Amino acid sequence: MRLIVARCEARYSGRLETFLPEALRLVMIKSDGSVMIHADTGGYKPQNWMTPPTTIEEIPDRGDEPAMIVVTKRAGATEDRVEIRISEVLSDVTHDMGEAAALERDGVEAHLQELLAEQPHWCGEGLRLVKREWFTDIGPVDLMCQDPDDNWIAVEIKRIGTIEAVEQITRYLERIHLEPTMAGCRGVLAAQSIKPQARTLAEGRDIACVEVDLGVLRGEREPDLTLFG
Amino acid sequence: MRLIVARCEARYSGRLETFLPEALRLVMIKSDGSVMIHADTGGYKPQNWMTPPTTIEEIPDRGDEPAMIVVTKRAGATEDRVEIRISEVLSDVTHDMGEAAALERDGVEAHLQELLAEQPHWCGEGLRLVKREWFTDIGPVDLMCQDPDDNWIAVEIKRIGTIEAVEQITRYLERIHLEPTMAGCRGVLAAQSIKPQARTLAEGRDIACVEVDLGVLRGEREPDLTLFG
DNA sequence: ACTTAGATTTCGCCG
DNA sequence: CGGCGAAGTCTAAGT
Repeated sequence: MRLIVARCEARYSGRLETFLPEALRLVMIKSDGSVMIHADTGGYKPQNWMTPPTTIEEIPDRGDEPAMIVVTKRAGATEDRVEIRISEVLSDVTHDMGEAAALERDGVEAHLQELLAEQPHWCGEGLRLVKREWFTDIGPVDLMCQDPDDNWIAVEIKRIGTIEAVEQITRYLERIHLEPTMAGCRGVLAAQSIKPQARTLAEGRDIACVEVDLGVLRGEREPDLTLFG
Repeated sequence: MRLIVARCEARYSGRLETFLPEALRLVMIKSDGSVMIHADTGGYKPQNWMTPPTTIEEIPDRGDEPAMIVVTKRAGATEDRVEIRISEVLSDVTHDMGEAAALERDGVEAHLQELLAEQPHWCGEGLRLVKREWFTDIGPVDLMCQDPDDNWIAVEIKRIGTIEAVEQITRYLERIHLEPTMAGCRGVLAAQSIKPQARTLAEGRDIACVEVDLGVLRGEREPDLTLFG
């Protein structure tokens, strides 16, 4: 990894055009070809960047100092390009970091889906799982279940239930209802939290909303019974 | 900006839980409180991070070397936390960068909307603009136009036309059609590029699709007439 | 403070 | 390689 602290300006052209006026910034060049230009504020996001695979060309102006770094990438029919014009280098160091281990994650939507597949009753009383990832021609329904009276229930699982999630399950239900044996299939949106507007839209379409708690699903926490107290 | 190249491991807990096994990485701490942990590969995205406003606590183990950096942030009811355990410091430098100028952008969706508002005929032959940001009770339609026969045309503008864009204009049209004088209002999706599936969905709903070119809208480029050649 | 919508979204999976 | 959906999305703007 190469870290250059320099006074520079930058131009990007590709999906749009941007210009970054001259200032002191960090230019980070990773060994995989990633290039990022960070200011000292603005958190998280670089002001300019290019993701691999890139071609990096360094054009010295005089001596051994870089005067310009040009990063390019073929992007379909067009070319993405970042030109970094460097007027003053305060620091330019390279570190060999070797391989870094990957991030281990816990608590994403996939986990929610696994837990609800094991305990579908949280999505509706007496529900039993028929199939995970039930395929329609426009994509898979997360859980397909049946209730004690053998009625079909399609469950869409999200970490956060938004209007988009309601639109998604609505599209699935449209397709499912074309199948005569499943014309009565109803929908459930299950999420850790459901936005008020999404809930309103869902209920207007007769789609049930269920908020589920990861801790409860894992048996680490008691269900909140205060509503019935 | 402080740049620490160190062998470290990191744990995040907040919206989910993650663990980053020990490896050589760059820890970047910006003056606004942003903290990022970058590996030498993986482009753009840090393996762990925290955006401002943060509280940063440095816990030395022995001497002046940092043994642990704890970054916390209040996030609603809960707390976000990143713990960086540092076993070896290869480099630890701080640069005063002052203020960096902001990025100037050109070619985002807003520009497309301005240009099409000035030249609505690109959205359909003979169209004239009646109102930008025509409000419905579920949000604003980008352009409301009329054709030479005074038929209403609602235009949704996107940089990239996706299925979601078609869903959006469909929702608007549902609302607009409730108004008796506009029951015949038709929809147009205008975008720099339109995904094939979005086009299919749109045409099935009688929503027209128009691909527009920024250069042409600005008069910098000739319209592509090869289709008619 | 909260919500909504755009983003050079990025990223990963699956066809 | 393109398409689609998730993301600790992030970020800026509006209310």
